Amino acid sequence: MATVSVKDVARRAGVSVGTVSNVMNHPHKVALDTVERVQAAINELGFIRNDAARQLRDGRSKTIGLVVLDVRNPFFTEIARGAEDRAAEAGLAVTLGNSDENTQRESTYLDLFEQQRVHGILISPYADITPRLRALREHGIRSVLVDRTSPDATFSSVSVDDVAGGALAVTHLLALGRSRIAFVGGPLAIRQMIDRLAGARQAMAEHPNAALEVIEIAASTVLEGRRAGAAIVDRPAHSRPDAIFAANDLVSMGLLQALMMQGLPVRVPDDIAIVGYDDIDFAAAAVVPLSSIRQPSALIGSTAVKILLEEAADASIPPRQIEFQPELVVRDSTGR
Amino acid sequence: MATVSVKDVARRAGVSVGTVSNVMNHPHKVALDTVERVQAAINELGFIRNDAARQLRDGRSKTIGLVVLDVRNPFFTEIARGAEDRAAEAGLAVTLGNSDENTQRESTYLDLFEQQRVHGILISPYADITPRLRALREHGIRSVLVDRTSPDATFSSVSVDDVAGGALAVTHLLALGRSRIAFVGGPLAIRQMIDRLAGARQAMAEHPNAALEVIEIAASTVLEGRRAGAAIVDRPAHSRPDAIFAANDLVSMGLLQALMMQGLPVRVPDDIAIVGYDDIDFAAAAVVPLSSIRQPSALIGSTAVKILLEEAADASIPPRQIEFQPELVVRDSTGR
DNA sequence: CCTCAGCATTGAATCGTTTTAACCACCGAG
DNA sequence: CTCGGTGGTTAAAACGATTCAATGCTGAGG
Repeated sequence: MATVSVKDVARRAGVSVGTVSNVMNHPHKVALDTVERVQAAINELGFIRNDAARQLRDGRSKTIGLVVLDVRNPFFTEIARGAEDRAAEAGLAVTLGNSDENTQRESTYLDLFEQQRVHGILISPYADITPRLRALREHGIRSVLVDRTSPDATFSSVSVDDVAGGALAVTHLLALGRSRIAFVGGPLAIRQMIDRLAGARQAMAEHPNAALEVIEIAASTVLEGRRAGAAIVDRPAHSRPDAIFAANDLVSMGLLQALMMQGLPVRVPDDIAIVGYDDIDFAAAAVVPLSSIRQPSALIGSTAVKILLEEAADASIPPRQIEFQPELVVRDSTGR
Repeated sequence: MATVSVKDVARRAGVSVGTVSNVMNHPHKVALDTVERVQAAINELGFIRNDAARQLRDGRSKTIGLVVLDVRNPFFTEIARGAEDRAAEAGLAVTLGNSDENTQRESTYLDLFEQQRVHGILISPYADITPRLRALREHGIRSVLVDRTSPDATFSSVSVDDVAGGALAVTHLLALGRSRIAFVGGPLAIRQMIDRLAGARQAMAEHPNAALEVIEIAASTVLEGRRAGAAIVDRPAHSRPDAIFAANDLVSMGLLQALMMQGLPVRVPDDIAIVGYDDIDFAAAAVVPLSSIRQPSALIGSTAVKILLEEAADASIPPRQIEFQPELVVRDSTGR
């Protein structure tokens, strides 16, 4: 139960606490035999640095806060992995918060991170929290937007061009000769959805005799995708779309399941082709492997951490907007 | 940039720092108008408590550490969600660590949590870390094992009866009239795998004319499942199993994909029936929806936190072993 | 022999919060 | 009029690590 502090180590090694600290943080300043003596004492006593005391001293924690929209979505899990790996290289840990597309929860996490004086914040925002982030920055906490650009460029961001992604998806469907396209996704309040839809519209513009239908759902989850799919199956065959662009792979998997479940009234891709978004691992594992728009998810996470650290090291660096390009991955759901 | 402390608040409100602290922690001890004055000062200055200083004072952090074997597995993500929700009720945060079935990483996270003086640790262990956890307990940090029982009952644990789960799965397959069963999973060093296999063998015991084949894989992931599946497809038809019990749903999805990919040489469930484990969301979303052994994942997480908090509050409570029963969910991959 | 440079080490101050013991003013009971 | 509360407030002492200015020591140069 007795917790050992540097004081105990110092006594045991016959040196002052300052020296013990130096052994741990600036060993080159300490004579070699002293280092050894102190190390020995540390091991014998089983000394463990108290992080709280360290943090208190230098004002900030060795932790990065990450807030994502939905932990159940492997896309975000991958971002977290990428961030974690990059952070670990710099000796930092990542605390993961799940806002679940909920303003309340999102805000609670920001409060928590602020109390923890985190090194910085990575956030995939739901509500418009620019003012809040600005306030945080004034208190010395920097943030980087993830999977989202900063409207007025006041913050750095790492994102993927969702408009291009949407265009890519729909262009592909049109190239297959499809003409009754449906976009399934939502809620349409979220930037990602808006952009992907905009890209879809953009692609449509060049094909005047094709039509785009928008089917908004409450959340982009497997369950909602399944619902939307069931509704489509219920329509008379001639009024069904012949291709669907799903806002993410969770939705496309739900759709796929609904379309194929009830005695195969609909064949994929013959009757309806499907393109999803994110290219999560499970997309390839679906029995009709899903075409998808791939985003470099782990790379997004690691890049965001990289930028954050650079800015933390040199406050004069202006905010940067990094935008990756998405990539179309063709699988059976839209082709051979 | 100026960081406000309780001292600033005290000055502004014309009281002492002790009073400010009392307003936040024991408001009933403070006169009503003083409370209001202090609250006003807090808001005007935008004061945010410094967590590090609090922690330093009372010795432990308001955080629970959670180490899981694989963040990419939705089963663990769900456990994390359950834990997070329950912890939030108690005003605690959860820090998630991903050991990735790697002794090194696992140990690093335990170091980190110890430095952070976390409130307690939840861990789904890979290596045998009982000695380490015992040491932690002597330093005042309690732990609860998750998805794993404590061999000598020195620690509390929350798990699911994997032997029963394995038996459930194989009994089901046998009841369908299958007789050449394969178990696909691994590595067989992990307790969960060992137990599920043991359960499978137990079920086999009553059916002397059925045979169990064990196919060990390096990791229970989608990719490894796909490999194993491809190997099975390559065999001559008569030497293939007629049913597979997959160690988890990641594996079963990989298998499913491999079996159905190459021009449908194998039909599921007609030629080979498949039962998975965990019942992750995606299992139901697969085009041949997967039968699976369901575990109450979120409940596991929340229960573990509950136990941890009870033990932290009253150190005299002896370790408890909580074991949930798994449940068979039948879908198309083993039936109609 | 003295001084100065350079190295190793020390001691004290500091970070921001919580808690405890002491204190004060006031009131009611004796 | 005094004594014992009581409710409200304060000042000071922690908590444990880091840093910085000061100090002691050694040996080289004058």
